[in-house]
Amino acid sequence: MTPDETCGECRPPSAPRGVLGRLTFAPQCSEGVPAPLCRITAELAYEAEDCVARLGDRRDRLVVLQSGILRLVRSQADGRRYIAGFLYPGDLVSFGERQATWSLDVEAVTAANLSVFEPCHARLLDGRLDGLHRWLFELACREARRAERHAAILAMPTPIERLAAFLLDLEEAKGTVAAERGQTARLATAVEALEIPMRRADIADYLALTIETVSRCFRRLVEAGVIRLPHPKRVLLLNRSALELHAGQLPPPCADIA
Amino acid sequence: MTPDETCGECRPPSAPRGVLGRLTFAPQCSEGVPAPLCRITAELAYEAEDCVARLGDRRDRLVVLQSGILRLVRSQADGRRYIAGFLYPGDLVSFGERQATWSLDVEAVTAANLSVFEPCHARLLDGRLDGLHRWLFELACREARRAERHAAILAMPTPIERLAAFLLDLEEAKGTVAAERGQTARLATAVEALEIPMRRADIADYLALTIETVSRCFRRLVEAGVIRLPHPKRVLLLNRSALELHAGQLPPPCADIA
DNA sequence: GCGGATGCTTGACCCAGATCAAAGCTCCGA
DNA sequence: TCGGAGCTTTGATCTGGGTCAAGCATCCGC
Repeated sequence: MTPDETCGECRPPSAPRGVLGRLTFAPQCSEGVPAPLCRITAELAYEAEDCVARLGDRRDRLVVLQSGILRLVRSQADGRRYIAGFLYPGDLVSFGERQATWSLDVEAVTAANLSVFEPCHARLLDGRLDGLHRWLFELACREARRAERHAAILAMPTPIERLAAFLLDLEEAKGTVAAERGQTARLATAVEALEIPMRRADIADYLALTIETVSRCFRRLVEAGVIRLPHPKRVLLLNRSALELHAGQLPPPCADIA
Repeated sequence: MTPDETCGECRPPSAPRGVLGRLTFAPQCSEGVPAPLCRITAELAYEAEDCVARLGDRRDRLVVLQSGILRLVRSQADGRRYIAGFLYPGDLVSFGERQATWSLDVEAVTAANLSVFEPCHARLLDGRLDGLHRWLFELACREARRAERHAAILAMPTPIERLAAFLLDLEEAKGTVAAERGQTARLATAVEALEIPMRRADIADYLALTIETVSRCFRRLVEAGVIRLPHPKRVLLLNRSALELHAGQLPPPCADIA
């Protein structure tokens, strides 16, 4: 199917086009919605405060918010709540990635209507996206995840949590690189010094703290026996689970796109 | 070109593959890098603290970070600095979108090497991505922008700034919807009540504040004559430029992906 | 090895935002 | 119209992180 085709089951183009129009189409497809997306399998209506999707639910369908407002909620173990964002009419609720699941709850702020474009997208992603296109798409998704995780770190109320999350990210970045180079991926048993390549000012500006607070938090983690700091630019993660406990409110490093 | 093709100018596959391997390829292309990406036009080397790109520079090439660490820096008018993220080996520095420019500065934290895959990608995005693929790609980019903007809001030090940014976002979301429905897009001259559909608790959890602080900030904005609050769920933006001044540290709503 | 520059740490103080508590609205059903 | 539940606002207090200032490592050139 090319963008110009229309499928037999299309709804009148005016209905979905108005909302999809929030997205900036390239000239050649601004005339109408891509054909596969005209095929609306279902329209869902929710009342205010309804739950649209829960953590763990499948999100393998392409879903567009037609009207109303949704919120993306991450409920935390200690009862705290973090709202990753609001969705407004025209926003995409779900990409339709195969085997994806929700990493947070989706709730209706107001009454809302959703359109579900069911089978097309999964087929498209698998069958029509070749390696390069898929690669580009995944890159964009990865950027989204990076930014989402940064937002989650910044939403943490205490500087210790933010620093702990940062250290775990640093370790993960290093681990990925090491694994690629074919180095033996040693596990937590062997505690290895982790290099901190950036200055305190960089860390502070990333975590929205001051360098003094960053420094004090390093000390507090040392005093708690969670890390060792043999040198300002080298850290040993002695107690990884304690660090993860501090950073526990984080979404997983490869969480779904919110 | 299909992913299986190799172009004549390819480097030995081992060199780029190691780094590109951080990305999760689909099975059919995990055997090697997509052919267009084998064609390395340039390799750039930077020293620590070097500037890799400045705000406004073109970013229309596909660039991968091969080694070293970069930081994405947004320098603000008042001298404050906000780091939107760090890039580690294997990360993509630039997507190669046509006519894109940097919305922040990119600096080397450590010595770094970059590979530039020049002409292929722009051609691909324009010529090979049909409407649907482009649409999906743009959706993913939009998610990234949303999350990046959220992170920037959360990085603001004062609650007033965050609330101001939130109100502007709310207005923009409403404006977009109104424009779509074909309503006359009235400008700032006519001050119209903006509905606040979510509760204070939702706003608080989105801005990482308490409901009390959100409430107090509303009052402060009212006392400063910036807004009117005829009703808890309705706001009038009396002085839009003052609001923008408060939220001035924000990246533009449609900023490039960091 | 010395000395200066830079960046890191520590201390003292202060204020902004969290917390706790209570009073006011708004909405909705009776 | 009344009453009550839920949400919002306001007040009083306290704590933690920002700010300012000084001392302390580390690095690097000489």
